[in-house]
Amino acid sequence: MSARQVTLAEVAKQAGVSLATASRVLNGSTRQVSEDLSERVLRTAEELGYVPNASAQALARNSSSLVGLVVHDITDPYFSCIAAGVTKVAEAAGLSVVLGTTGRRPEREAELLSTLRAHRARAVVLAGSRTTDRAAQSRLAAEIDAFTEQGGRVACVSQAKLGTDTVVPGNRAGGRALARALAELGHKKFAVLGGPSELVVARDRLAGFKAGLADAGIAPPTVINGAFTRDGGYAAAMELLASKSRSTCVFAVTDVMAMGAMAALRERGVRIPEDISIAGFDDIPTLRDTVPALSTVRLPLEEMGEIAAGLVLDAGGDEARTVRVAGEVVLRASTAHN
Amino acid sequence: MSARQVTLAEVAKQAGVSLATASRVLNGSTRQVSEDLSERVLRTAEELGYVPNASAQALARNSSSLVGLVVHDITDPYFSCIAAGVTKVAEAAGLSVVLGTTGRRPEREAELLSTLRAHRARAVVLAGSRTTDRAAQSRLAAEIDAFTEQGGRVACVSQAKLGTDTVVPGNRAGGRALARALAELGHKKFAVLGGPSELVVARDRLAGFKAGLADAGIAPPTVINGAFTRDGGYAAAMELLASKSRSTCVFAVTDVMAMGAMAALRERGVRIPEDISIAGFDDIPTLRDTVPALSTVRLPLEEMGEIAAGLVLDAGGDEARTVRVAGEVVLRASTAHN
DNA sequence: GCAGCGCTGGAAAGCGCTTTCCCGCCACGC
DNA sequence: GCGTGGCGGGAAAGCGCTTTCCAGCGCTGC
Repeated sequence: MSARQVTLAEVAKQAGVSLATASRVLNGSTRQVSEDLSERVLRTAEELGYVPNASAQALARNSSSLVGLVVHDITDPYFSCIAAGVTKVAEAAGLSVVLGTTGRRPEREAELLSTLRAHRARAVVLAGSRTTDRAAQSRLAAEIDAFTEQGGRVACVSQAKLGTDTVVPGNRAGGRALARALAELGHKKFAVLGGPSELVVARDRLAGFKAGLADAGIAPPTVINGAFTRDGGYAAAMELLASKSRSTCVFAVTDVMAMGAMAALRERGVRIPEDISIAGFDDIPTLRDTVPALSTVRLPLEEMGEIAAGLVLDAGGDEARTVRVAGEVVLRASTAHN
Repeated sequence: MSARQVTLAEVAKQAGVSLATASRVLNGSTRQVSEDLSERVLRTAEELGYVPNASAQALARNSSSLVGLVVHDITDPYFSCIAAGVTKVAEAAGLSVVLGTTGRRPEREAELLSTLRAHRARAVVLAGSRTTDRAAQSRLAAEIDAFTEQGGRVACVSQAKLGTDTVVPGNRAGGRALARALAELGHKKFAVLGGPSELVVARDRLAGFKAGLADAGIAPPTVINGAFTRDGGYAAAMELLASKSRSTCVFAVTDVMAMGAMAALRERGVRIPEDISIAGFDDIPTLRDTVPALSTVRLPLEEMGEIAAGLVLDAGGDEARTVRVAGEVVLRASTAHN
C-alpha cells in the first residue's frame, strides 16, 4: 500500500513539458497554452490518474477550497435543512464543506472558527443561534475578525449585527403575525414555551409574539423557558401543566420544542387541539405529517442555507449585506377555534 | 484586510529560536525541547495569535486532519444521526469532517471520494447505501482502492464486502424478527413498501422480512417499490391502496418511507392501526413522538456513526474489520392485533 | 583521560503546487 | 532591416510547515 501519489511533476515529465505548463493546463490560469501541448498534458494526466494535491494548491494559492459550516446539532432538522442548502451551493461551486458541531456550547463556535482558519477555509457559514453570553460573544467576534483579516468571508444565519453578511429570518415579525392569527381564533389566554433566555432567536420570537398579543389587546402570556430541544419542550410543557395555567393556546418558539411539548400533553391526556391548541416556529418537514399537523411559522430553511452560502461565496463589496426572509404563518390542525 | 497570517517563522524569530524548535514545541514531535525554550515559544505563539497553517502541515506531513463523510441526504434523519456520531468522534480526535452529499446519485460517491483524495483526507466514512449499479460500483471500488493506496482508510456503514472496514446493521435479521413479531399479532396478509430495487439495504430488509413470514408459515407479501424517501413511501402507499390489496399490515423498509405512507393512509381515511397496521425500520427519533408511535426495528444510528469513525481512525490491522450491530424490534401503537 | 553515547538545538532539504520573471520566437510597422 | 510588442514556454522562487541530518555538549564507563 501507500503507493505514492501521482504528482504534477510526473505528469509534466511524462508529457514532456515543464511543470509550469502542466500546472497551467490542469489547474486553470489566465495564460494560454497551445492546443497540442495542452491536449498532451490532459491525456497523460488522465492516464496516470492524476489528482491535484489540494493542500499544496491551498498553500501555493494561500486559499483553500474549503467552506466551513457551523451548527449546534446536525440531527436537529432546523440545522440539517440549512446544511443541505449550504452543501448544495458549495458543491455546485466545486468546494467542499467542513461541518463543525458545537453541541450547543457557545464557546465551541470560536474554537471551530479557529480550526477553520487553520485550514484557510475560504468562507464559513455560522448557523448557530447567537447567545447573549458576553465572553463567548467577544471571543467569537475576535475569531471572526481574525478570519476575515486572513481573507475569509463569514455569513451568519439568524444572528445579525455581527458585522458580517447575514440572512435573517423574520423572527419578531413571524412571532407577531402568529400571535395575531392565534388571537383571531378566539384564544384569550396564552402560554409560551421559550428557549433558553440567552438565545437571541428565542427572545426575538417571544418578543414578537408578545407584541402580537398586545396588538390584539390580549394579556401577556405565561412564559416558561426550557432547552431549545425536544426534551426542553417536553419539560417546559410538563412544567406548564403543573402550574395549573388556564391557557388555551401554547406557542413553542421552535417546532422541535413543540414536538416535545405535544408528547408531554398527550402523555397527560390533554387533547390537541380540543383541550389546548399548540403552535411552533420553523416548519420543519417532519411535523407536516404528524397528527395533528403542527401550526407554525414557515421558514424556507434550505433556501436560507443556500442564500447564506451564496452570500459568502461571491465576493461582494466590503460592507455587510443582510438578506431578510419572511416567515409565513401556516395554521394546521394543532390549533383550533376557541 | 488580508493582514498576513502569523507564521511559524515569525514566532520562532520573535522567541529567538529556530524554526525546527518552534515546530517541535507547537506541533508535537517525539523530540524533547528544554523547558525554558518551550515555554518561551508557547508564550510568543499565544501573544501573536499563531494558528498553524493546516495546508502546510498536511503538505509537509503528507496527511491532513480531514475526515470525509459521504451521505445521500443530510436532512434524512437516518443520515443526520450517523453524521452526528461521526462528527462527535472525529472532533474528539481533533479532526475536521468534510461532509459530502450525493443527492442519491450513486456516481457522486466516486466523485466525492476523489475530492477527498485530493484533500488527502485521512479517512472517510461512506454512509450511503450500496447499489447494485455495476458501473457506479466499479468506479467507486477503483476510487476506494486509490484512496487506500494513498494511505487513507475507508469505512462503510451498511455496505459490506467492499474490502473495507464496515459496520453492518442486522438488516436481514431485523426484517425477519419484525416479520415474526408482526405475525404473532395475528396478521396474515402483508404488504411491503420496498425501496428502490437496486439498493442492497432495501433488498436485505425485504429478504429478511420474507424469510420471517415464511418462518411463520405466511404467504409472501405484496411488494411495492418506491424511492427511499418520505415521498417514495407516500407514493408506494397510494399505489398499494389503489391495488385493492387486502393486507392488514404494511412494512415500510425505512421509517422515513413509513412516515410518508402513514400520511397517505391518513389522507385516504385509513385508520392506523385499526384498519391497517404499519411498521418501519431504523427508529429515527422523531417518529417516537408521533401519533400513533411507529413500530419499527431500532438501530443505534448515532452509535453506528461513532463505530464507523472509530474503525476508520484507529489504524487497525490490514484486513477489513466488520462490526455487526443488531436491530431490536420495537412494537408501538402503529401495529395492533388482528 | 578519552571514546562513545544520548540529548538538545539549528540548518536545510524537501512536500507539491502556483506564479513571477525571463527568454526566444514570430509578426508587424516604419 | 531592425526595433517593438505580444505570446507561449520554462526556470526557479516561494507558500509554511516537518524532519533529517549534523554539531556541540555533558556524561558514563573503562
